[in-house]
Amino acid sequence: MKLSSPKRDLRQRQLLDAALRVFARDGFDGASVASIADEAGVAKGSVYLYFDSKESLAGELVRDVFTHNDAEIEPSMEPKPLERLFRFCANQEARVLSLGEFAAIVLHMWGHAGKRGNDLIARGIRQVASEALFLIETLIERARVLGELPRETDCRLAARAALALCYGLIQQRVTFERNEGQQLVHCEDALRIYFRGMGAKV
Amino acid sequence: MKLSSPKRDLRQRQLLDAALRVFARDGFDGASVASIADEAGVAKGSVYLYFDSKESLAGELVRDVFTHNDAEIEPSMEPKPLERLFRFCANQEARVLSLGEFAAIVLHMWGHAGKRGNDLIARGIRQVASEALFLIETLIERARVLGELPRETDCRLAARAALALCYGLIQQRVTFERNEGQQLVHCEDALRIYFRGMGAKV
Amino acid sequence: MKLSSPKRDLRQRQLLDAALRVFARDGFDGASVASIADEAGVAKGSVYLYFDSKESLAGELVRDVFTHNDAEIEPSMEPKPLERLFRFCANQEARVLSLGEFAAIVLHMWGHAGKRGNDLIARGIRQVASEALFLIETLIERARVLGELPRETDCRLAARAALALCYGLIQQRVTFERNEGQQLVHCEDALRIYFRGMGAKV
Amino acid sequence: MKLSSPKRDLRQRQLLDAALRVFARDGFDGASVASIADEAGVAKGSVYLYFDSKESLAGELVRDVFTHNDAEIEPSMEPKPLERLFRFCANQEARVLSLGEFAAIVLHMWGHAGKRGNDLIARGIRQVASEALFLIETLIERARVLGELPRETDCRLAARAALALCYGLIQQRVTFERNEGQQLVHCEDALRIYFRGMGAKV
DNA sequence: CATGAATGAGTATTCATTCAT
DNA sequence: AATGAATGAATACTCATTCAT
Repeated sequence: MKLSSPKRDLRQRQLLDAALRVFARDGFDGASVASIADEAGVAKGSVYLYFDSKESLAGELVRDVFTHNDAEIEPSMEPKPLERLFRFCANQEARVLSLGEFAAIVLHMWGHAGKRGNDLIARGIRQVASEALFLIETLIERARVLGELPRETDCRLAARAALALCYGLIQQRVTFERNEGQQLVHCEDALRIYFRGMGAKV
Repeated sequence: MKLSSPKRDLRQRQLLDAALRVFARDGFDGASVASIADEAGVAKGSVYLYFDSKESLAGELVRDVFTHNDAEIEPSMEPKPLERLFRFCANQEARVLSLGEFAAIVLHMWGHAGKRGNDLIARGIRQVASEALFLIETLIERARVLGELPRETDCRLAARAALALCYGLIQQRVTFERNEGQQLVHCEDALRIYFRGMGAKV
Repeated sequence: MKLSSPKRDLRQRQLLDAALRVFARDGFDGASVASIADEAGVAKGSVYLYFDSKESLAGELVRDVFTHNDAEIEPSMEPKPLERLFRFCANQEARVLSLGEFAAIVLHMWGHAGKRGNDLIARGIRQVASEALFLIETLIERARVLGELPRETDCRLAARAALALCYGLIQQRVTFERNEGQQLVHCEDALRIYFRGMGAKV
Repeated sequence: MKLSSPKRDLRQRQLLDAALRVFARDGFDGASVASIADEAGVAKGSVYLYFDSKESLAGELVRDVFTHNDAEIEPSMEPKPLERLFRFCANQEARVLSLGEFAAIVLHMWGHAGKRGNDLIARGIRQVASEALFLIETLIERARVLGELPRETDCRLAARAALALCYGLIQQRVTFERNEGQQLVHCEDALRIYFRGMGAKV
């Protein structure tokens, strides 16, 4: 972890962007440091001026990809918690969509999260997912208290299902809709249907 | 691909089982042919008597993992298509659960599906998912025709959401519930809620 | 550390011999595994079939170079301990001389022994020297008891001086007499003079 | 080699001192230019303002370590040549001892002297040793002429043995007595014994 | 069939050296 | 003079694959 400066940060971003592209194309294991350096237009050795190792670079990238909307992760005291929830999930979806043809990186990340190994990638992605789950559960609990959901709602399970729907749709998009301009399921729409099924008026 | 014989098939199965364990533990890239051979109790070179390459072995494994209930994949003329759909998804879930501590393999597979490269793994997993999607859509269409779902239902989108829910829950399980004995969302329950939200009586 | 077999041992010897030549030429750090493999006429990767690492190979080599006369290291109950001592040192000298133009390896080894690092090379060489020192001291002590040396002789110091003379001459040989056919000091002659100076009749 | 000025010389000394410590710790190959610069408290690039290369720095260091008492190296017309010899060797010993925990550097140097390669280190150390040998031989020859040693003394061989004893003791010290407060053989004492063995009254 | 020794291309990482600031 | 970012060659080690036995 080296110190920062305007110039440093710029270079680091260059490298993270290049890494995003290369990791998305080749996967975390398939990508070589050389190819990332190439993609960024710097020499192989220069990568190590900005990151301690390939793994550390990948770890930073994970945070970078999922933390664009960290600011919103606070379960603010908003009067309509379910709307807040929909927005959060839509944001997650939008973030991935914004990666365009490089969205495949999230699948690689989730794949790594399954590794027994406790590398930076796996830990990072698991933490991101945990935080999302916690936020969603909190919001659902609030909705239940406000009477928007039945008393007997199991908030934890509901949160799991909601996140599953969100991530499942993202996964599907990446797996199938790379090229074709097919019609898409929007995360928000699906979630509304789901919560309607639970008894909410949304 | 070599021809088959009772003995061959046995050996192949041994290797596929070993590969499942090793790939689940180390990922497709992290696993070495040597470790698979070790796990199966055969010599390194012997792997190549049964599979053309590491990639081909992995490709076979993909089919093997997801096609245990291929027999059921026919959208038979069953009177209750939604129940059939729930059963299908529950089967997918059960299949993964049956892998126990090796379930992580499905995350690795999905991760690979994102690779630009058209390797056997990616193609295999995409095909499996396509088939599932097609079956689900067919069943939903039937349900719509039978009046179990509103006329205006967009069957394609509904199918996508359903599969997303199913796969998303599987992913979540693998990512989070490795150690903890937490309560689980059952795929079938979540789907019922979802379809209820769409107007079905389930 | 892999198991042995006649063929294995042969190959290992090939590699140790090649390593001796290359290490002698380039030093332990300057030598690359590739060059050793080349010298031995095998592929780079094959080195690792016989040794766990470059360091382990070097460690084996250290033992190999200095352990040719291990059989003699027992301070046998011989009636003339000082003669025994001279023979031991002459053997050490002869062993190094037998390395011919590759004798420089012992200087590299001694150099490594000075490294703070506790690698296999350093530990190996220090152990070898310790054993030699112990043997010499034992023999001198015996000589003192037999009256071949004055009562007040400090055996430990005498042993140190004897080994220093032996090793110092070896070092000198390697440093200077590589090419020229100069006249040489024989270890045994010098030791006789030294012990004569201590009061022995030798 | 750059020209000198008071400021330059100061910086150079700083760097040489730092290099001594780092080389002693890590060996010539194990030490990086960066670590030397760090140790000296200057930037990596600055090293090259004072030395042409890492090798050249190391070469300078060799001279620096062994030439502290160059002033005394003149075989002056002293009446007691053997005492002069003892003093010279004791000085060599003292110089190394004065390096304290960094004395290991001399082993690294001697190690390098064995390299086939004719780098500055090897040449430097060989030259230093040659000069010492020449001085010692001259003194012994004088002693023989003065009747302090038998007529038939082979001065060249005697000189070799003397230097071997001196260097051998230094090597032993570094190899063994790093931690332990063991009793030490003093070079001068050992030399007296040796020359006594040759027939001198010392 | 089965083995495992042999191969050599491929990978992450280090480091001496240069040079623009 | 002094810096430290940038370079790219070099290196230890891994591993899929082949093939002689």
